[in-house]
Amino acid sequence: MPREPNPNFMAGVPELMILRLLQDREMYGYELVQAIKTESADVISFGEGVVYPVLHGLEDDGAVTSRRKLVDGRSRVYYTLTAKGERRYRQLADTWSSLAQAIQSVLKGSRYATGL
Amino acid sequence: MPREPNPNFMAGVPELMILRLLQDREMYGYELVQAIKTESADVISFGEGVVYPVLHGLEDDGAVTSRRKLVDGRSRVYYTLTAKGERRYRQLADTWSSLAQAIQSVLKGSRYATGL
DNA sequence: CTTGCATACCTGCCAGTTCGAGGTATAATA
DNA sequence: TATTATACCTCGAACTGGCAGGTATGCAAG
Repeated sequence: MPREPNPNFMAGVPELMILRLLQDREMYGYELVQAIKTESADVISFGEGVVYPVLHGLEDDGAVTSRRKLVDGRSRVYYTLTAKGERRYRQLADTWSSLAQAIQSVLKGSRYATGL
Repeated sequence: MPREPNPNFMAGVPELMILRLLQDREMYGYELVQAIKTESADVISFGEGVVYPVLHGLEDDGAVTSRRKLVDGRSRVYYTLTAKGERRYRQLADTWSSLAQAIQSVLKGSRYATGL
């Protein structure tokens, strides 16, 4: 039988975090790049080369919608989470949670406990 | 200025788990494949195509040593953690911990809290 | 005024990881 | 004798994420 794959392993974290941030309010790409950096206390930093393609992919899948807005003479593309995107977020969050716990359960017996 | 990279993002989890298991006792490849599956309650499953290359890489780097042992007429290659491997484990565990916490901190405000 | 920096968007290619599929061999079991 | 479980291994595909680069505007400093 074909081996059941891990959920593509730790991949999809950028997507997960972007969906999470869009849950609160509509945001634009450049803003997301900085928000991820800030909210993770500078531990995680996804470049624009990561964020924009994810955004476009999400839009193609109908997980977000976009609209162009002019703010202070600047053109921005704001993204809004759809119901589908909400479901997708839950699914990814579950996967992440499950995975993190599994890793934790293997790590926990360690002599070197990080106490996450 | 050159962007400071994430620790290669979530990569290195197989290595992390293998090092962790070798902390307790010497083990052989096939055993590790099953131990990861079992100890993670079947959530994570790395194929042999993942485990063996990691083991070889660790040996090349001096993080583990190997010795061939005959058990019940079966030839097995047992791997033992070295001091260098121990240090490497701590480093990876720290990275993982830091990363997981950072993700958690972004996720925690969510309406859909998984309560990891 | 023009140089530089921050904002804001985008794409393409490269490098690193993981996965699956395949290959070999022996021992035990049916 | 055939299949399953043990035990080792490697290759190439696929997918990520990362970086470098490219465009354009507004604002501030020189």
